[in-house]
Amino acid sequence: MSRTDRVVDGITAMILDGSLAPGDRLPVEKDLAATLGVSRGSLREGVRALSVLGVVDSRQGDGTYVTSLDPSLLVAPLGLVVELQGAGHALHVHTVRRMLETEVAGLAASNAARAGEALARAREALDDSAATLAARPLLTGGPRARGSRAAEGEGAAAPDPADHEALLEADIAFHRALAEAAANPVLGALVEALAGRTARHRLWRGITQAGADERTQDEHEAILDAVLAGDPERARVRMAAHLLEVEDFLRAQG
Amino acid sequence: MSRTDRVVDGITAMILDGSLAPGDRLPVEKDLAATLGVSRGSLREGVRALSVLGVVDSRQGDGTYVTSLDPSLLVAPLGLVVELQGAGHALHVHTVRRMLETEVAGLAASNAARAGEALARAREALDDSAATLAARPLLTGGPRARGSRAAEGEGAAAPDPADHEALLEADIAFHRALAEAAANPVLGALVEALAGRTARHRLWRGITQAGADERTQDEHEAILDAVLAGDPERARVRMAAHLLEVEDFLRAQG
DNA sequence: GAGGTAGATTCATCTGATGATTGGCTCTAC
DNA sequence: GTAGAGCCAATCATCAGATGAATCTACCTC
Repeated sequence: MSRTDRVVDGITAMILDGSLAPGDRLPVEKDLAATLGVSRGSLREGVRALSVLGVVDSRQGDGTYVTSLDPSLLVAPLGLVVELQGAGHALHVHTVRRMLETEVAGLAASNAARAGEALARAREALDDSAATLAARPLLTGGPRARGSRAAEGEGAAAPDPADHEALLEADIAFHRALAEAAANPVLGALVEALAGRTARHRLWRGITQAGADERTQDEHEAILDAVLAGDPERARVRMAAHLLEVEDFLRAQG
Repeated sequence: MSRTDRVVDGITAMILDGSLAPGDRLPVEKDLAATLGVSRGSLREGVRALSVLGVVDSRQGDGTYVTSLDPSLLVAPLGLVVELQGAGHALHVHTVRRMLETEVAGLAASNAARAGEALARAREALDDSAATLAARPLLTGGPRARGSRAAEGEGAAAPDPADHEALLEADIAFHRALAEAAANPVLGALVEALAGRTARHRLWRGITQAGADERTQDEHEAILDAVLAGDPERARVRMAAHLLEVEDFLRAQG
């Protein structure tokens, strides 16, 4: 076992046995290094590793403190490594995301009565994306027909990157608001990690089907309708269907 | 941004843009430190952090290499922080675990035809726990001298720690085999992280209901039956019911 | 050709020193 | 008495150099 491992294990052990609680300050580097029997350099490597994991937080001139240990903090580094997965396991990652988001939708619907604030944010997110879509020059004036996927070759002008960014932002806000309504911070943190910005960017870049953005908007609206109606079954099914579509694109691409 | 962050970002960027692939060797510390414009100490802090995250692996006398970046490696540190959650979010953690294990059971059933090997291991795990349970009443005079030294002062059904450990081991093996049969490594790694040894220990210690072990065995058997029969619906429902029972204990305790 | 040995390479760790930032104390002015 | 400015000590951040330990490589011996 390396010195650094000794440091990591030592500090986590102190947290587990209660001698260090969230918010507590760690001993100064010199003392802690002496306690653990390592040099200051090795101590810093271990502390830094725990810092990356979100367990402790070092502040220059002040000290090193145990974080709140909230799920959102501790799960965050998972987002980093999920991005490193690259295309190899993109389908597997998204499958798990779909499973969890489906449950998010169900829980959000069950909690609808107690989650008015979060659901109001979801409503706002959909209003924002609807406004973006309305302001955008449409390719076809007609209604968004399901059969439009046959017309993939139509001469669509390059979509405005700013619009694309706004839609992505609203999408993130929508799903995040639902996760909050589900009232399970571990679930929310995991979904956040699995559906990070980079991953979503990759997804949306890959989906070039005409009318895809409008279709997403419709599906979001349907999901929110079910959630607000307190109908978990419909919310689950609609969320699952929504994310399965994305998954189909991943599967088709390879 | 700290020097260490520069190191972490720099190395992850090299992996993302393809200049470093899984299995590749990083430049020697001195060179890499010069490239990133940091001292060797800061470089080591960053590399060590990535090492804890399972992204790189340093070998003394050899070099530092990018790992395979497999989900099981990268998700592993999540298990550490899940243990740090302690009792505060135990219920939330287990709820997510139940959601994922339910899907594991469903996928395993769907894949039953192609997962004979993994399901054979699940069968073995249940046979092991069945044998432990069958031998338990006869512990005192039995030929199993391995762990049966704690016979002093026994009068009632004081559970043998060795048996408890064996049952826990079989439980882990059973769920792990099902996860493998589900054929989604990301899903399997997450379940593994959420249901770590320590968490399971806590659970099993809390469940003191008479006959709980036998009941668990029966439920496991029912789950495996459904999986082997290729019946995802039954497998899902039975797994969900199984883990909901555990969850009820958590909810009752606080 | 097989096996072992010596050297070079690389990471692991320690020691010491300096800079940057923060928090708290003191002193002063009103 | 209180509010503000300025000084000082504590603490983390970073660097530099040196030594030890493990591994790999090349060469040498038989």
